[in-house]
Order: sequence, then C-alpha cells, then structure tokens
Amino acid sequence: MTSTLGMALLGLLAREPLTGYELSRSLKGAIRHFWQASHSQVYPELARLEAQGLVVHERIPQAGKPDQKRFGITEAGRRALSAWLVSPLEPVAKRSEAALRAYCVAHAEPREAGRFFREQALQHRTRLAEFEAFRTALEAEPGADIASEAFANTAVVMRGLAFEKAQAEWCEWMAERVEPVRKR
Amino acid sequence: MTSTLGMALLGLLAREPLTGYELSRSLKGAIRHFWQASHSQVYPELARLEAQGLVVHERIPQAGKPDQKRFGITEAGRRALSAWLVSPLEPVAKRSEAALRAYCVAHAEPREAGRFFREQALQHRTRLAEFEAFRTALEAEPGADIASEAFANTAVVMRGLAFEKAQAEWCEWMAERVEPVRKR
DNA sequence: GAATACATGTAATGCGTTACATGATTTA
DNA sequence: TAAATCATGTAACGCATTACATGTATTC
Repeated sequence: MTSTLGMALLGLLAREPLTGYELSRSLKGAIRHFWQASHSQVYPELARLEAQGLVVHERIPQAGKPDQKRFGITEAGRRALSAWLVSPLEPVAKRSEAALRAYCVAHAEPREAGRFFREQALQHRTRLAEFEAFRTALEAEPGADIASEAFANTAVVMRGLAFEKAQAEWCEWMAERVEPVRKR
Repeated sequence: MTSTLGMALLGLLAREPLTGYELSRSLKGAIRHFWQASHSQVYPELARLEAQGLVVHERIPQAGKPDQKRFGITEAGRRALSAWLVSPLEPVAKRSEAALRAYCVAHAEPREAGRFFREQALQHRTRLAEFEAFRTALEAEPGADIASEAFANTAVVMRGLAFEKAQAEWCEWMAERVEPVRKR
C-alpha cells in the first residue's frame, strides 16, 4: 500500500526527525546511487505517510523564514518499516540501455561501437575508483555493529563496488570483441 | 526525440520485418532481461515510428483473421538506429530496492533480515545457473562474427552472468553480516 | 467447455521528471 | 549583483503497467 519511496523516507526518519527539504537533500547524497527522488515527490509522499499515521510533523516557527515542518516517525511507522524490510521481494528486470545497445551492435559501425564501449568502461572504472576511496575512508570508522551508520554505508559501498566492477569488465569484454582488428 | 523503446523496436526490425504482436512476443523473450514492454506500448510506438518515416507497414489479408500489419525498417530507420547505438550514454542511477533495504537493515529484525538476504542470494544463484546453461548452449553455435545473432545473445548472457554473480555474492556478504551469531 | 494463442488496439492509473511558483538569506 | 542555499509546495508531461475491449482458432 505504501510506496517504496515512502519506505525510503521512513528509513531515513527512523534515524532522526527531518524536514522535507532535508529528506530531499539526503536523497541526493550517497543514497542517490540506489534511490532517487526530488522534492516534488517528497512533499506529497510525506503528506500520504502522515495520513496513514506513519509519520507526524511539528511546526517550528523561524525568524524571517517560513515555518519548518519537521517530520518524525511514529511507532506504527517503525512497525511498517521493519515489516517491509524483510517482506518478499519479487525480482524485477531492470532496463539497461547499454545491454540493449550490445544486443543490437551488429547494426552499428564497429569502430564507433568500440569507442562507445571503451567510453562506458571508463565511466564505470571512474565510479569504481570513487567507491574504493569511500570504502577506504569507511575502514577507519568502527562499523562492525550492523545498527551503525557506518555499516549501512559499507553495505551499499560493497554493492556499488561489485556492480561497477562487473559492468566495467563486461564493457571491456564488449569493446574487445567489437573493435575491428587492428592492422599490425 | 525517438524513445528508447522505439530504438529497441528498430533493433528488432533491423533483423527482419515483424508484426506488432511478434514484437511484443520478442520483448517477452530473452530481451526481457534488459528491456520490457507490453503490446499496449508497442502498437502506439510503431505508429509514432511510422509517422517519423523510420518504419513502414504492409497490410497482409488473412482468411478468417484480421489483417496483419507487418512492419519493416526503412533506410532512415537504419540510419537512426546506427546513430543511436553509439551516441553518448550518460550514466543513470538505477533504483534498487535490495540496496535500499540493506541501507535500512538496522531497523529490521536481524534473524528476518538474514532470511531475506539468503532468499535473495538464492534467487540470484538460480538465475545465474540459467544464464550458465544458456551460455553452454551458445558455445555450440558459431558466434565469433559480431554480426551474428549468436554474438548478440552471447553479449547479453555475459552481462547477465556478471550481474547475477555480483548480486548473489553481495547478498551472501549481507546475510553473513546480518545474521545473528549462532549459538555453538 | 475452458484455457491459451493469435491479433490489434484504447483507457485508466501510477510513478517519476521537469518546470512553474514564491520568497528570504548567504556566498562568490 | 548573480548564484547558490534554504524552504515548501503545485502542475504538466512522459513512460510503464494494468485493465478494458473484441473476436477467431486451436489445444487440453
């Protein structure tokens, strides 16, 4: 009934109360690698969550600024979140434009196709390096406890690492096969 | 201007002329792993492609059945396809509900969370095995030529293999860390 | 007799992005 | 003084899914 976005917001609010603006900003942070939403989605979703009793807001007057609406998760919200977290997740096939292009590569100019997959590989190598730097930074933090923020970050960094590596290697595999054989 | 779905249809029509029904069926075949669309998307998209001069159809009368509309790609269609195939592809972050759950796992019951990630790992292992069987079957075919259908299939199978493996291993990594330590 | 495949469409609904709208404060 | 940040919303548009709609032929 509640959307996945709603659950993402509950997940963030389970840590600490936040405003709609702060939630939108969070969704542009580290989380953006696996869940994105702009403020135009966040505000209506918060209203829906509140209508369901999963969050409540308090209005905080500010000098010279419009009132802040700070949202906090309710007990019902926590229950809904923890139930959703372990509920069955049926596999959904994700669209991949890169895969689609690979599938149709016979109709591209080989030289151009080689350039394309080399470029893709580079993009993934770059992001892989970013994830690696992030992991190195995280290793300093005490993150053994799964309830810690450091563990949450490590979990998604490990995922990013694995995916970018897989994607980079596949793009390189493609490029090698697609590039016309060089004259010796 | 033309949507990615339109390009996917052009990619299929570049091999041989097909009807809307056949295209929809194709999109439920091997391609579904990286691009899905139902017939309710295909028919209007074909009309748009035709309005742009990228495909044309011939009407084939059939006994006792409604006329078939068989679509073929035009020269302009081939040009549009080959240009699109190598055009710059800016990285788009994909949503992953599994990653979102991992990020919020602190708010789940550890035992249930462990069960969840074990189950996810199993799903990916199963699909990995399917891709492996597919690759074995493809190895028999002569698929060295990048213009062959066998190469197109191999390319996307290699991708599936890499991704399912990465995902399975990450889920196992998660499960290990999330599961409460067993009493000896 | 019921379900599935063949065959082609339209309509309703939902989710996500971009643009519109407004206005104060802070930084370059 | 121009841009970015803080701060909260609504509206328009596009893409995708599900449901609606219709009718024949074949298979279980």
